Amino acid sequence: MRILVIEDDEAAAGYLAKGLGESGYVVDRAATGPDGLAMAVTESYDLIIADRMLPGIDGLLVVEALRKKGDNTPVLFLSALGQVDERVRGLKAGGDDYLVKPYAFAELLARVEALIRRKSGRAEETVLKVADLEMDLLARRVTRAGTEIPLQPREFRLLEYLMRHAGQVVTRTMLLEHVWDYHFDPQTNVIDVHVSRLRQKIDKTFTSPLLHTVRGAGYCLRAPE
Amino acid sequence: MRILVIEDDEAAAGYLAKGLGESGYVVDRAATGPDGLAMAVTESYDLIIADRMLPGIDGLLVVEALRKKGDNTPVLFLSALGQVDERVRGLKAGGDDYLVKPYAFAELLARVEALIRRKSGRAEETVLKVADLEMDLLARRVTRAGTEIPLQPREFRLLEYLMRHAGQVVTRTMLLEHVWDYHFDPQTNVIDVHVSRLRQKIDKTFTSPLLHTVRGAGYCLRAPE
DNA sequence: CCTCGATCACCAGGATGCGCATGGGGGCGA
DNA sequence: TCGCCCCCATGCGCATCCTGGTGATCGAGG
Repeated sequence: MRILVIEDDEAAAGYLAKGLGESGYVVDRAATGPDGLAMAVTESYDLIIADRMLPGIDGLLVVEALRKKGDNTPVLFLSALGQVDERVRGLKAGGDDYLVKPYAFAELLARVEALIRRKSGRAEETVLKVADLEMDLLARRVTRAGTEIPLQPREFRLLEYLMRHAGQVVTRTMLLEHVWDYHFDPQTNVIDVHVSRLRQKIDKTFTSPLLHTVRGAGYCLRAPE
Repeated sequence: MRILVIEDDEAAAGYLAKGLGESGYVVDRAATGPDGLAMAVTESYDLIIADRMLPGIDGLLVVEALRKKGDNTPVLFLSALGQVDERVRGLKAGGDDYLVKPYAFAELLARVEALIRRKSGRAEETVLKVADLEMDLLARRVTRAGTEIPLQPREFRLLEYLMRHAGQVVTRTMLLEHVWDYHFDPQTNVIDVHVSRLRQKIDKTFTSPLLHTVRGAGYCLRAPE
């Protein structure tokens, strides 16, 4: 999988190249709009990541030129908060996406993978759902009955794992393996604490609890009958 | 379990249908790619077996079209093309497995079962059943005649062991070994107590008892005649 | 048929251990 | 440096499990 990064800021470009490289992508870099456009048309990329603000040119123009040539490579825009206008928003429908700086790298990676998968015709599961509890993996948002619930990163991972195994009992060992990446018993009550906190957020203010403890076994996220 | 076979060769398709039918699957057949695609989208199958070489169309295209519609039914490709890159192309296009002709039917059956198991939530051997009593090992839920029965951890282990040995007489020593992990005689009536409790829960409110005591030998969980 | 011994079922009290909540400290990024 | 998030430790409450005792049931032999 090849990715073209068009970004004038050396540090930002390096950061991207390093992170994406570690995730198994081959990354080419261009520092200016014209350079990027030239590389995009001569080489074949699976994805282009472009800054909005490039020396002397708007990143949007690069993409417009590309599209005129019949190139449909998906583009992910990076832009500062003030630069997000309607034109950029609209691109989302056309197979492209945008991300506001500053961003968490994990989120960028999620979107990159989503775009590449979408392009290659794969259906993407981006929203998990259990009863009235919903999790948007791309936006990293969780809502219950329509109201948003802010979660910490670890809480998010925990809930994601529980939702992916909804209806099943999830043991502590499973959680340690997949949420904490521990492959041993930490001999503490880390899990209890986070489950407790998560419960406060997703169950406390609602009538029917979704997160049940199965004594002697683990936990189970289940929709009420 | 329903399987769709997309295969133009009449003999090969018949061979598949016969073999799979004997293994308990319901098999539908399509002779061309378009036919197969139409059947796949209108009906719901647990697995699709597709030939790579179809009249006028590559089986790959059928799968790609299916995936674009958001259909994730697992697909097993059959092909005379044994090259590695062909295999990779098949898997990339959204196929889930690849089998090269000629093949042993036992191998095909093994792969079919693996794919179906994978799709159905990795639920392999998770439900034990004796008469109208059911135990879901993943969800840790027990139901009799549809109504849920809450069990304590030890009661759960006890019932699980009994259900795994349904119809056999289970001695006290066996229970101590496998349910309590005792390798000696505790000289108490722990077992009696728990069997009693379990009986209350699974037999008390029902007409025909399932858990019988075999005097001088042990216990036996058995469905009524 | 009756008696007696052995086995089994059930009940209730008590101790253990599990799970939950809260507050404080340490590490990491801003 | 500051703030945030994560982890750890303590104490509490309660469910769960075991223990001992008593009554019921079964089987065999007189």
